Amino acid sequence: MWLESHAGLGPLPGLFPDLAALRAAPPAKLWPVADPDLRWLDDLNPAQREAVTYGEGPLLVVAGAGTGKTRTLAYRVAYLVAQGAPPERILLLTFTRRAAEEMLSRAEGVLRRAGDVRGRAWGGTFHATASRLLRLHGQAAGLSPDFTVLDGGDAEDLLGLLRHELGLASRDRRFPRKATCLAIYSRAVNGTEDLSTVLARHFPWTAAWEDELRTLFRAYVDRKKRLRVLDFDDLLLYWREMVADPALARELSAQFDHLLVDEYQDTNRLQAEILRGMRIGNDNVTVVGDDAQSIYRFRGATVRNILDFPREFPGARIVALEENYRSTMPILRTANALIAQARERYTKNLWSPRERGPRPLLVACRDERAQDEFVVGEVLARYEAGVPLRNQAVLFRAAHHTASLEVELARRGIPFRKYGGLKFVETAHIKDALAFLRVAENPRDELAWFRILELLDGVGPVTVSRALAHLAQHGHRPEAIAFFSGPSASREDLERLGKLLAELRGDLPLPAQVERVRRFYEPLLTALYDHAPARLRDLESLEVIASGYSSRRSFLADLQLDPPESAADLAGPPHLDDDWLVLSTIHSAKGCEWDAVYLIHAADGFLPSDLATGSEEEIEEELRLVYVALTRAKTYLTVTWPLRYAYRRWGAADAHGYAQLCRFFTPAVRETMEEGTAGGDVGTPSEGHGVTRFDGAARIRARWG
DNA sequence: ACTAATGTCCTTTTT
DNA sequence: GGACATTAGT
Repeated sequence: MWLESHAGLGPLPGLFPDLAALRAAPPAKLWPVADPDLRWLDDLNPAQREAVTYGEGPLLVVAGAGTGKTRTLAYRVAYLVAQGAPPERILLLTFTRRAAEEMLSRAEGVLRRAGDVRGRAWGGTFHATASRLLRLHGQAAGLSPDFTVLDGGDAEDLLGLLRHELGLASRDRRFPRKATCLAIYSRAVNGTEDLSTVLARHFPWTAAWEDELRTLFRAYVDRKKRLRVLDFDDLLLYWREMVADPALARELSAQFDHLLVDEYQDTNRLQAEILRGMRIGNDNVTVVGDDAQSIYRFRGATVRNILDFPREFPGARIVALEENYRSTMPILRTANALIAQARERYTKNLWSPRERGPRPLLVACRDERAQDEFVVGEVLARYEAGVPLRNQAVLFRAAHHTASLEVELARRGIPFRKYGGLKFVETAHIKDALAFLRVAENPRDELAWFRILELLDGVGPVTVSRALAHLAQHGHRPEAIAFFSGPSASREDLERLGKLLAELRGDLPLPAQVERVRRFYEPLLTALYDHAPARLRDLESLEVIASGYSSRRSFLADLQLDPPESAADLAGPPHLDDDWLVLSTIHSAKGCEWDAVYLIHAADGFLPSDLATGSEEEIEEELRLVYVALTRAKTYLTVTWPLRYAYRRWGAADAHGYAQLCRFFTPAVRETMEEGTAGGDVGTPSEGHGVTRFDGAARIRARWG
């Protein structure tokens, strides 16, 4: 399970069949829809129907943006069930649990319409599914079933702890930060690359620390084992270890008749290996993906998985979905022109029966403030023209790109919800509250102990270490914390904590457990954090969420692996009939669609991010990212970029520089768009071609009133 | 032993 | 503006 074990594998050797050539294979015969129970198949176009009704064996669906991929997968699940496959023997792997929910409920809807009511298929992310399978079968792989899962923050904290313990923190040259350490580790594990390759290719500035990093990672692996915790990567690693065992692989494979994988272009090598191992005995795998939308290379994803699929699963049928039902032709023309710059590409241009519609708008804004005002003006104009806020989305490369926009939205009283960036469970107070439950669940979870104990007066790292030793001496019974002799200021709290943990370990229903935690934690929270009322409300929401669960274990697993997207307190004031504007990172916008999309900060340095322009491959990924952003729009697409931006770095107060339009908007792309400026005289000598001026909001009304 | 204050370097995307 | 190491103060 250690890094060296997957060293030196490199990309798989061999010749890969060209996808385009494979696609030209003779079409499979369509199943006739004579059966009245299958009338619903008429909802589908020929390519979709071919994918849906494909029989046994491997199937690769290459589905361009907006071509009805979700619907196809949902119908396929419904079809398989209608053909007699027991739902609980179908496994649907998606990128988020929400995507799985969406598809499974749509499949259920289809079946219900046909009068077929049966159980639900298995569905979820690779990670969530791993967690479930490891609870069921992990003991065979030497895993204790009471393991807890570390989220990214916990994993970083553990690395930070070890980084300190190993004395790597104070050296003359600065050692990589804990977040960087985790990124390196994760990259090595997910890409199944060895450490020196990862360092050289993706983190060259840390290459001098290779030996120390290796020591750190070794300690990290050991410690996780001792604490009975798994990080996100371990979930996949242990799953892979399970299927590497022939007997276990057979057992796991036999549990499912069909496997379906969504967003296959964003899976990594590890996930491909797992998929292969889960299909011993039969080859019933459907994968759906679009190489033009691969945007998770940084997480080790490779398009190679799609390309290699026919080789991994010989005899695979390939079906391409090319008709777009989402966007108008003018939007697709821009998207097609943009993605035409990609070096490697297998999907064709998209076309849509929706011929008519406004051309996408490219707007040069005077500065960030003008951009904010322009976007808000457009959003409101469209809102008044009848497009609800929730059918409009502002997309951006990095979470912090919306800082000033959020202020403007709050000032104007426009409710919004932000996706990507900090999540509900990542806020300090929710993490604190969950730490109590984690300790009750897995008393060896030192990270949870650190969180809890450091809340107490007079307790710091040194005291926590003593407390942990004390606990170990008492058989890791968490209630033993009551008679740990800590600093006098914490005496009383320690006793109360011991009582609380004893209660949690009893047979209290989960919502009551959360309520006890809340009562213990409230005074600490109020003393320690600002915005206490908002945080207390979050704790109440946590109690509500808990009421949907019967077991603490599944509650914790779900919250760690698929947390609610956005914190309620990050949203604006909840009025306007529960309508809100969507702000989302492009990554989080994957799979979504909106009537109106605004892509902001389309300037080099922001998009592509200047941190992602180091190599050809990275730049290609940024191009695909822009492609994903553009293809989210159904009817209205607006791209903005600020010409002038203030330096955020420390230093001169009002220093500013001039931005350049995102490099992917070449003349060929701009030809498909309409251009304008916002915010008065922008004074750009270099970007002057074809720029016309207009007042954004008024113009919007005139165009689409 | 812990907390607050100060100085220095880096600043993405997510399960 | 945040993360993190170091230093000074309680």
